[in-house]
Amino acid sequence: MCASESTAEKKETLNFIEQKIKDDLAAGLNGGRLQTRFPPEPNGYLHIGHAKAIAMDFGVARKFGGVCNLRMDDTNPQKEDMEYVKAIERDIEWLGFKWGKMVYASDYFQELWDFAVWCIKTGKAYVDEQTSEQIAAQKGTPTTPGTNSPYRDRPIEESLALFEEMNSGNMEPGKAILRAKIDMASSNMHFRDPIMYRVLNLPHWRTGTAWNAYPMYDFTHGQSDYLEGVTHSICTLEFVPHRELYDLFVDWIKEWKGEGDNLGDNRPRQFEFNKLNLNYTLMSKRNLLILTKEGVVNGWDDPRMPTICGIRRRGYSPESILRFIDSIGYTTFDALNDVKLMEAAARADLNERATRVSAVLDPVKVIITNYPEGQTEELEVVNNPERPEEGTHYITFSRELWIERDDFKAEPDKKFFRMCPGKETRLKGAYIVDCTGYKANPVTGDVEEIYCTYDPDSKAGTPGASRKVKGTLHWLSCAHCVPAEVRNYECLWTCENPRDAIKQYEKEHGVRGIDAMRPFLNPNSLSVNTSAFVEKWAAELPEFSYLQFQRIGYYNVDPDSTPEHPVFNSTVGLKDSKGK
RNA sequence: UGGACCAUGGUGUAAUGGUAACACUACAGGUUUUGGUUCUGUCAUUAUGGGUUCGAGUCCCGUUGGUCCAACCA
Repeated sequence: MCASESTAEKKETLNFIEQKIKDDLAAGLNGGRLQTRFPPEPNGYLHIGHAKAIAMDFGVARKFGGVCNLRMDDTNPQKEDMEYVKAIERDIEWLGFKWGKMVYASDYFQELWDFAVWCIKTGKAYVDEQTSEQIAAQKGTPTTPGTNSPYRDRPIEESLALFEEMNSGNMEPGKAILRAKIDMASSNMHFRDPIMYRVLNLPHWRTGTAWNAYPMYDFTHGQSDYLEGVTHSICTLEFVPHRELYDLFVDWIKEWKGEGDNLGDNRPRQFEFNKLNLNYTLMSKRNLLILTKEGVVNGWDDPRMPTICGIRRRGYSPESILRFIDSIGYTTFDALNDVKLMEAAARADLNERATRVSAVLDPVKVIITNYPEGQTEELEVVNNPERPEEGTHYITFSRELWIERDDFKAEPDKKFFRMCPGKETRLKGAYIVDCTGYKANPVTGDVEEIYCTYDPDSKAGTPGASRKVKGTLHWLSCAHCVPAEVRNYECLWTCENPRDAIKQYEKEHGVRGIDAMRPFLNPNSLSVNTSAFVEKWAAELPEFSYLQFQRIGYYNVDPDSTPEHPVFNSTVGLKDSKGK
């Protein structure tokens, strides 16, 4: 009894960040508060990699009773746009998360400016007037130390005046930058006098023309976290080298705020986890932008895109995405995840969620020769055998039916147990039929019509239906179904790691962007089938309905769909053990 | 060739110095009015060589392999 109880209570294992948060909370760090933030830059649509970060940032807040703010990291007006803000909000909400406050890095522009001025006054920062080339050359390399800028020790008043000028709108971009005075010989490249401010002279979509000089990421993120009250600033592994700088700027801003050393534990801390890599998938925003601009895909929400809106349109539920993310976990190992894991998560979720309907993608006609012409029957079929409470709907049966072309074989092999001459097959939810013959095109040999007789005593649900019949097929009444457009998808890429393949191709052939991508694009990533049929009931379902075309796969009602012209996207096929 | 980080089945994750566990994939079989679902079974000398220890996937040293860092991007 005791033993079975302890095994039944599966001990939930926390990932390393959750464990850290639990420990910090127990130790009373930051007054025992937990606050996180999800900080996207509004310069593109969120993708599945962001979903992993969202699940972490919002997930730990929910799990440990904290809050997670949504913060737009809008420090670079040349790349950002309001269009993306709404899309980001919508995607997060669709995934099922709620933020505490909606904030913007630009909310802190004034405070950041004042802080920067203090940095200059205390000798922590200086204005450098060299060209970017000169600065890059002085930076050194990872193996050789950098050298100091000739402007490094210029008078404070000079820097102060130039900093004002940087923001005046009268200075050309590139003429001057504000740098932190740290250590040009540091083994951490980010410590070699990092840039704090640059002049852009660009209006900002939120602050208008108030600013002409804008702060850099490193001079914004930790301070924003601090000013906002973030305790755990969680990001991906590529920011590990930034952590030391993050901590230093937090030290400085605490000093500026007079918070010094007396409140040593009151500060945001950065933690990093591995970002999501998927094989056969290209994730970077830059590259996704190229795909949309070049028309390789039909927009950000194309069902082949790894964007959240694309995956949604493909037919994934939020729960299936979260289930996938949960299954891959959070570590510090740079993993390349198999898309098969993502598809498995979709199948597991959709099996419980999807409404079963009949669709015939490659139709061939079956005539039930002993079924009276003009007669029809409304047969009741279950919506979801996994959830009987979801009820039933009706499908019409008649003398002339469509079945899948590959569900019939004139000359079957031993492993084939669907329809073939001289054998009984069950039509799911209807009758057992006996195939009596078929008509083939004399020239091509293609099967044009199949003839069957039905057993009137074998109607589904009656005792006569209970005899063993090996094959069960789905079907549609020719006169009672509607033509449908079915969009079938495959991976966009033909190679496991398109990012590396493209990089390699760029190097070898001296081309960039779309030209380096083309060799690796799958020409069959989208195939549109306009000769399919679905039952009428399915054609009238609302957009984004989760469906299973029985015996085929999971499909989703596309937003383009209308009852007159239904359109479906293939999400993922059913597991198929045919041909074993 | 500087620094930081990483390495457990085909893939991903767990094991917090004490019986290498789980999910997915693959394969074999049972059930089934979806060749789905479900159920059962099979698949690892923890990259590698040393060391510490009664005991090492875990700690230490070396080797090998991988990731990240030299944007006026985030």
